[in-house]
Amino acid sequence: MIDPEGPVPLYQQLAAILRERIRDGELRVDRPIPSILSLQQEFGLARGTVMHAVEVLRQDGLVYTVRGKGTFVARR
Amino acid sequence: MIDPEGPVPLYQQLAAILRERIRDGELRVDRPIPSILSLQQEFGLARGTVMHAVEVLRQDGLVYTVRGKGTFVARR
DNA sequence: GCCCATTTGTACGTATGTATG
DNA sequence: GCATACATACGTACAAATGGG
Repeated sequence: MIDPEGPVPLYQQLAAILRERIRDGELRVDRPIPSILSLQQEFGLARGTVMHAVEVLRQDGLVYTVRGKGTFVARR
Repeated sequence: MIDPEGPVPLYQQLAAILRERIRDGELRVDRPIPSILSLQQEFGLARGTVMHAVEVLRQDGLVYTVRGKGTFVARR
């Protein structure tokens, strides 16, 4: 999971975990990834930290976000 | 009323106000408390902040919510 | 059954303040 | 000073349930 003691920033650790889940097909194209709130609860992180991780994935083109609906795995 | 400058979070201040109104019988059992929108307007708060306050009361067992209808004072 | 207003629920975007290293 | 992280707060948008006409 996530190691709060380690040297890697938490938002980067979370981004890496989500990247894996996408690569492994656990999160599928055009299907939503878990919401900010549920990720927040699942990993015990603050909202801003989760947002930060999702922003990273968005900049990587791995996901796209529809406001008011959710964040989805991008086709590529 | 509510003190935006004070150290107490706004949602906690609002929760305290509603708790008083219930305790004082101003809001009665099985009668609805004001809607999110009207509380929002009455206190000049954002929707999320009001929702947060109501969640607190719900967890305290002071109110129960029926989606699409409203939030009501619990019997106890 | 259908539209519409009201109300709650969920979700994202952004901003600010505080604390830590 | 800066990056990271948390908590709070505002604003907006979409979804679901209720009830009236």
